[in-house]
Amino acid sequence: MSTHPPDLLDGLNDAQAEAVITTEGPLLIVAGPGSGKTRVVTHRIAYLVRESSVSPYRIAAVTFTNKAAREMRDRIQGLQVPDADSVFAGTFHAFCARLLRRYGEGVGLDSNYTIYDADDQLGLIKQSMQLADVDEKRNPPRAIQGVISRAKSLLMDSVGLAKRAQIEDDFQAEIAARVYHHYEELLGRSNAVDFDDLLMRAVQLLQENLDVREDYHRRYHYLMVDEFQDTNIAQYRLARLLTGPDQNICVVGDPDQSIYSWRNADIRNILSFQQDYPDARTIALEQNYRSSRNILDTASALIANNGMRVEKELVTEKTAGADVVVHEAYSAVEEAEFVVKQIKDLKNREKISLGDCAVMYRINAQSRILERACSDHDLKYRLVGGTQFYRRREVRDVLAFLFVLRNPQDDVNLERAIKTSSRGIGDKTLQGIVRWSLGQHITVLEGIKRISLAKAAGLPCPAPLASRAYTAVSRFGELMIRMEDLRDKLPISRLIKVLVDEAGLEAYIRSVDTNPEERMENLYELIASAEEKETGSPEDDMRDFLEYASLQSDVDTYDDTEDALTLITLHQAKGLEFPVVFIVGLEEGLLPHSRSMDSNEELEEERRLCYVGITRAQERLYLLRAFQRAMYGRSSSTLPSRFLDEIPQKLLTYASAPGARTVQTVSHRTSFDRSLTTWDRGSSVEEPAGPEYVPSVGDQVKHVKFGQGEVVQCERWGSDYEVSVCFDGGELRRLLLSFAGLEKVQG
DNA sequence: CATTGTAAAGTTTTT
DNA sequence: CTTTACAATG
Repeated sequence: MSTHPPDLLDGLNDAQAEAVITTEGPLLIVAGPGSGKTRVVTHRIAYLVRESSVSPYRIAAVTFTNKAAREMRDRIQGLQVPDADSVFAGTFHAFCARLLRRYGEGVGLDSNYTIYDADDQLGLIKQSMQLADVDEKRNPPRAIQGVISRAKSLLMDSVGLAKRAQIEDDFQAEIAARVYHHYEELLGRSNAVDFDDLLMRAVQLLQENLDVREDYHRRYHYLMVDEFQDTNIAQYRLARLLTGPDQNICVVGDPDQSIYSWRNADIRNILSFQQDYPDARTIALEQNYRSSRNILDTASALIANNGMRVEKELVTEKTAGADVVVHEAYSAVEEAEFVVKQIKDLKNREKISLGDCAVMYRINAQSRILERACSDHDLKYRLVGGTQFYRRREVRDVLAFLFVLRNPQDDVNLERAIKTSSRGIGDKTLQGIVRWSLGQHITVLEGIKRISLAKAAGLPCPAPLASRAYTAVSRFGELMIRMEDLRDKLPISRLIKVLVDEAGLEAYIRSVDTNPEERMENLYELIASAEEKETGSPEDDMRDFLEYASLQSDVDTYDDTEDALTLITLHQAKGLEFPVVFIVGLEEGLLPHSRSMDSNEELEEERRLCYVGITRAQERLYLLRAFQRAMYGRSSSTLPSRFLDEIPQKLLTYASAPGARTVQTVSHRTSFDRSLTTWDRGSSVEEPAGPEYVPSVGDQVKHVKFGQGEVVQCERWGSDYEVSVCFDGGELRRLLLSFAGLEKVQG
């Protein structure tokens, strides 16, 4: 420990310093991107501990994502806060999970409860729909799931939703309420909660139970909420309930970076805060320390197009910096190639390393092509997110057993465990057991165990089962009995090993799967990540590990030590910064996403998302789009994103792809210019300015670059045509007529 | 019951 | 293109 700790106010401007030292009473910090928001929060925590002698144990900093929480923990530690580990820094969900683990009985939850993820949730909702006699064809389960989730985020139970549906005459909500009712029951029977429940039931508990609430008030004296613009009603209520008599609550947010309304986040919480805490100080941080002026101007110009917005000016003392580069590639593949080439160039010409660069995209599916380009050109990359580790099939299968071992009521995971590998227990047998167990007033697992005990004693099957099923079920029961016996004896990693072995998972994976090596690798990684968290008590370790696996979508194995390019979704990029940022796929339908284009609210959120991406860049920003993009394997032409139009042209430079085929650069240039100036995006009806020449199969055509060839296929594409041409050189190409500049050759 | 095949459907973003 | 759903078969 240093004897000369860094002055915690060093390097802060007046507004930041004020935010740090205003430690008493409610505080609202509205902070633009790059204004040192996290810095303020972490310094504030450090200030509280080091200067105001607040015990770190009394401070809770809640964030929205695990990544933000980890970042916060790391930075507090870096500020030489004594006993920094005692500060709670975690997500709302993690906070609630702990609260319920401890006090859950108050709302009818056994402390071994299971947390169901979105897939489990959907499965239960489908079951509930059957019980409620709701037709899945007419009512998509996902839609019902959405309605229920929204209700929960507004702290409404099924009765509340039913009432509201009636008042508002909302037919869909009425149906959802019926499903919701059964869903609640199924969750309760399984001693399980979903993500929304974590929040809702924690609120319920704190609201109804004064003792618990006061307990928390005694425990936490200072509460900080990061990314406040992304909180939903339940989270906001929770924050209010946790605020003790001193009202030491500090929230930090930026309305322009609100990108989670689809998860029911509600920006209005910022307004509510000012109403609920009339004494709150409000501090605005508008100075940007991150981006060059060109980048900042680009961001400001874009976000200015949002109607629902409190205007805020971003200031910087930085110089204009490099131009923002716009490039239209021909296809997604060439878009990726362009990125890779640029990065290689930057690496050679400037002093920029791979780790300084990030590629951001709207949807995870876009990462594949980028990954491909990276590995083709030997660029090291780090994929953030992607298919989340703890949700991989083989991993979930193993976890299913563990969940059941911990919570014997967890029928969802029990069913999953049974179905992993063929054990001769099908739907019919399972249904028989479930019904019989229900009749006996025992859990399904207990039923299975009794069946296997009966078998071992040579008795006839107590449940109505065929003899083959009897054997199969009892074998599974024996397995579970053996595993239960080991549950508290073996360290969790050993337990998983034994489980993989005894449950025949390896054999199953090797016999069935197309890529068994990768699957097994994942299982080894699971074991390793369990081992990492072992402390000595198998019981506690299991609890912690399962909680971790439920709430953490990915393993924290990215090491920043390795110099690698970051591939990341725009959502996940929030809170990060990079010297060089590429945003790919700036196309209508992708960014903004087609599913967010029918309402203005959603569209503005897309714009904010783009804004978040742009403001991640420190020195260089590249905005890319592909003229042709494949969706579901089918390739089609795209329109440039309206967001590109919204940026003043004087801030942008159009790049031609280094090394790209000339013809494509030329063709994209024309298409781009045209689309920017004359295409009317207000209506989807394209102008009949289509090609004058209507091609047909067998035609001889000529192309500027590829020469002469024969049309072998021709399809209408809106007002355009997609033609496949077999050129005389033997090359087969698919081209869009209006951009390929094909000419018919008489012959 | 499980395996195999074919058909259809679907992909926003995260806890 | 990839994953899931469902039907038919052994």
